Amino acid sequence: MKVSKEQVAANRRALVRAAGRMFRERGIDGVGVAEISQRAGLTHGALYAQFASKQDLAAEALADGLARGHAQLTAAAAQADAPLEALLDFYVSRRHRDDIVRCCAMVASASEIARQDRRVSAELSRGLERLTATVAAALGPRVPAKDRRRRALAVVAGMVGGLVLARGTVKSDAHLSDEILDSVRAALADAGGVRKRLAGALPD
Amino acid sequence: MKVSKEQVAANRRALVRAAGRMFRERGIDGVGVAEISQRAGLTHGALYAQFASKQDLAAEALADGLARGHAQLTAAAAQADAPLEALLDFYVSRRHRDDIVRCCAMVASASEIARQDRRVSAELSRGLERLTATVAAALGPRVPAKDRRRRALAVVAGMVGGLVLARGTVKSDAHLSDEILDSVRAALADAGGVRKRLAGALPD
DNA sequence: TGTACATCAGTGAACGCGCGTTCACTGATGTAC
DNA sequence: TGTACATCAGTGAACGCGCGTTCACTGATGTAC
Repeated sequence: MKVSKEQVAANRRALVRAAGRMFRERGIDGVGVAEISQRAGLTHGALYAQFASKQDLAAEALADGLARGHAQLTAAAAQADAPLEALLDFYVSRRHRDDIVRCCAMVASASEIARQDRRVSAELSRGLERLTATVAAALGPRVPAKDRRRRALAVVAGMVGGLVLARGTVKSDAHLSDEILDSVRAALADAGGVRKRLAGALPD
Repeated sequence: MKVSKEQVAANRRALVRAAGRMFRERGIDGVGVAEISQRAGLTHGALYAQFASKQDLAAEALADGLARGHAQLTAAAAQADAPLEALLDFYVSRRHRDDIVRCCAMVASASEIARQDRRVSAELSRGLERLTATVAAALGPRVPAKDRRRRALAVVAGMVGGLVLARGTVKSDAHLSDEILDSVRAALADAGGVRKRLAGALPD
């Protein structure tokens, strides 16, 4: 049965969202196309009418997840006095670590993305560029413009690595997991304010 | 047919090594017990004589992989004048990024570990403590002893996050991937020498 | 505006295949005498 | 030291199940007249 253009678009969105949630929760290899389709209220045949393959769906689900995550992050840090600190408080947090479904896809799918095809990798690159730009802007005027991108890339690496390790250790050692988050948050906050921090510690 | 104690131990080692390699290369969900056993020169029945489940094998394979990786890292940084720099040159490098099989298991299995059971998580915690201690020692006398562990945890997070992101982006944007490695290496090297670096830039 | 019909998103059965785990059996090892 | 035998690592068939993908078919949509 043919379906209205609006319904087609809505179905596609439902497939992408369901896939994103489930991939983040259980891994790309951990979820089948049948279950994704069912969760979106469709059959797996419908999925193949919209996407060429599971890889194709994975790339679009990653793009969607990264875009949604980035919107939440920027909203959280929008009108903060200290944008870098606000951003880190949002990202490098227990709440983020324990939110299995809405977790940043860079963290939830970190190691799996390297095993997917070029389209999936391309979506990570796009999402990473966007996040890096946001962090670079949040670094603020204390960091010289020419250093901002490099510094932002390092901060993003620390954010992602910190979350990944906190998630991996929390089941066996919740104290270590918390310690990782606290240490990473503190160290990265310094990245935007090394001079300020030292200004108080050293003779000016 | 019963087998000598030495053979039993050798078979177990072969299973653990094969599993480690394959899990790092293709993911834990991406490899079956039949293929692991075959690669170790055995049948899947033999695997179940040694391990209670695939999870059990995964935990031991992770422990083995982390121990081997750590041995390589410490060997590489052993008699260096600047241990932190040597350690970072070894870990945050193109060679490490592109070595699919011998890659650090924290990077290769980063996001998957969070989905395994407590035993797997416990092995990550153990390996992370060991790596953190090594990094803390490499930070050297410039960092006060009381700050060393926190600083080391942040450095490890940056190392792991940098590698994970470099691996995820390299298929679609090799330049960005290289940029991540260079930025992270430079930023983390500073972690052991903020004072030294600023000492040249600021009036002493 | 009303009618005839081509389009194509979605259905559901079917494909071959590999998954993790169990289990009755085998036979060399290693122990007890 | 030599022999009898219990042990148990390893074999390979079998279990039910879900995997990704294909395809002939359906029937409401949306277009052409």
